[in-house]
Amino acid sequence: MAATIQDVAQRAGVGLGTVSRVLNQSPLVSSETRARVLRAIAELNYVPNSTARGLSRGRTNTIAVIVPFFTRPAMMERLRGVEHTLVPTEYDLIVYNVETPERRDQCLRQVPRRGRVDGVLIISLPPRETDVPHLAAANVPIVLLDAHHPSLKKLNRLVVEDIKGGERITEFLIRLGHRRIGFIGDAPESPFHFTSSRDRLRGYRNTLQQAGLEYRSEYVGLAAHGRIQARQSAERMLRLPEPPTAIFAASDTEAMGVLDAARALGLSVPRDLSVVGYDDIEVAEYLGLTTMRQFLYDSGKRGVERLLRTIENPSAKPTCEVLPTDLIVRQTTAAPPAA
Amino acid sequence: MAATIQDVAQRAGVGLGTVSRVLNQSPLVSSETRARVLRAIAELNYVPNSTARGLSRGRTNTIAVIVPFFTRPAMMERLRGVEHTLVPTEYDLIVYNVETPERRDQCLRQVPRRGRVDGVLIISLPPRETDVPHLAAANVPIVLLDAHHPSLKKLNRLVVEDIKGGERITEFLIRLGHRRIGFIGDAPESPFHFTSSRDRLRGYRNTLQQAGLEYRSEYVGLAAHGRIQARQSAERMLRLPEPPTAIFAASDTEAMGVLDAARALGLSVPRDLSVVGYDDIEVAEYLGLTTMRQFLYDSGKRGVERLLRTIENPSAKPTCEVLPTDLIVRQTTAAPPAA
DNA sequence: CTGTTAGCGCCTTCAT
DNA sequence: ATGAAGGCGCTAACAG
Repeated sequence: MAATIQDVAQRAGVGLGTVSRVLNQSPLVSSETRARVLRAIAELNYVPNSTARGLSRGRTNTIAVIVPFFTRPAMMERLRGVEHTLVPTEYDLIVYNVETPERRDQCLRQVPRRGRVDGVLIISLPPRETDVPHLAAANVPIVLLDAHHPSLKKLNRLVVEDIKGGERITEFLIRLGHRRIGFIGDAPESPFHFTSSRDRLRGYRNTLQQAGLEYRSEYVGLAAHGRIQARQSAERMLRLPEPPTAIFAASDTEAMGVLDAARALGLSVPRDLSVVGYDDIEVAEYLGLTTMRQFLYDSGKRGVERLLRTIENPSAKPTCEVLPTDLIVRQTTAAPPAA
Repeated sequence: MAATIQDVAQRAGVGLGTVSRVLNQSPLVSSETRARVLRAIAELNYVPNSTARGLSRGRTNTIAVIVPFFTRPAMMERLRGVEHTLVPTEYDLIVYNVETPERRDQCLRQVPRRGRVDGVLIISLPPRETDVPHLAAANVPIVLLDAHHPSLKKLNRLVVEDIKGGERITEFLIRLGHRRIGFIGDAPESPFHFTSSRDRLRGYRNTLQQAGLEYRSEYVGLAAHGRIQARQSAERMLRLPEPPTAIFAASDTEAMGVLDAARALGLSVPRDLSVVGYDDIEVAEYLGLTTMRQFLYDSGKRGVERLLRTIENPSAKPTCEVLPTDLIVRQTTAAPPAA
């Protein structure tokens, strides 16, 4: 069996309270006693049991992140930000990956309430009406990253301005001279109610309207999220009698599908077709993809920072931070062909 | 404050032992009492505190995975396998990502001994001599996946046959008719002592020798792991007066760099250059890359399965499983140009 | 079947 | 500065 604090105390010839004090850097121990205790600890190869410590202190030194499809590049980059920020702290990270609606519900309801973690970071999973009471009743801090709900104003939130981002991209393409602009994004039927693709589409529509450009449903391709699906949508769109001269994809992954489609159809980018993505995941720079940078790594980092701060100061009033975005113009966009 | 088992007991008018029995599906509760308890639980919105439960039962229902550079595609796919396998179980997953030697040492030494997790899966991090006593003294099961050490035969291991894999790829290229074969892999100076690239290179050398082909150091490009670095190595190699007609990359990521280099130099693949990768990460199929499939997802899955089995039956004797590989021939390999 | 009690390992007063 | 004792919330063994 592993040594306990008792064993250490005995071996050092002190009370177990003293060992605890040494463990917790209390100044109330003579340096002589401390040395003796430390020696006993070393000799016994003692490591404190963190479960017991957690129970006693009422903290677990663990935080949870609930994230959908954590293998997707954008999620990974956020996770990286989360993980890196946690390394220099005392906190361990439990990852709850969500790929089904059941798992989503279970995580959202139970994780914040099991006393298992000191705080929860929820990424890109908008709480549903029925989750609200559970989240509101949580006894640990919660931070919502890229996920909001009107009745949860009491939670810390980091919001992504997707509508505005969609508008800016569309404006950018119009300014380049494009009039026939396609949009490729996620099907809205997802049971997770992701908002990003939907909101970027809204921005697209807003700007079209403002610019007096017709909204054409054949220029909008919505399918399951993925490079392959995006490629298919794009091929269909590009085979239209009057194809778009630019395509705005709701994510870089989907933009890659569009690039694939262009290549398959022998279209040169950006000469024949302009392509814009969203997120600025790692490969985007490598591919020279024009895209809306989201500072994904930073958003994860800020999310945990906010969480840790709230854990340390639970009474602080909730904040709502708007995450920055930045249009990165690279080599996949240009004026439309002379026609 | 959150409700405790006491509150539930009181509200249901029973002893707390009974509540515990209900919680733990004990059959020794009358269905009537059970119903009353369940109602009290629902009314109080009670969720058991898992720290307390863990302390009492001596298990945490958590497993740890220690993995280097978890954002790399191959690691991600293993992690997916791990995560998916854990979902239907009661176990939560703590991820320890390793990106520095210090972190590596700290994780390898402490994680298995803090009573924080019920088992540890170590991926691709070969223990060093100084880690051995710590791992051997662990009080929880440990599974080594793609990481071995001669003195740790008492641990469960899943091994990847990298040398043989390197041999098979090289044989395959020779059989296609190639005589000038390059190798692109990781620099051996990594402080993590990763073995995969090194062993694949060994396999490459073995086969060259057996085939009576000269080993040419200018045909071996080792650099920091990454697509960009691989691309640079490949460009250098392909600009040689007598360039290789085939390149074997130690990973698919590096193979992608080789493909980039070929495109940049105007070489057609596989007409002018054959390229083989290793791992069969998700994009490999999409790119039509010939590669050595590693069943990454499965390896993660098997790793946890072995771990869970050992947790449930600690006395079972350690196993050593050899993971399968499979050469997947796609569209980046062909006979060399007629010369 | 059910209530009671003794820990699980540690932290934190409270005396001393 | 230090030892002793109570308690964190739960499980499991023990009476009944």
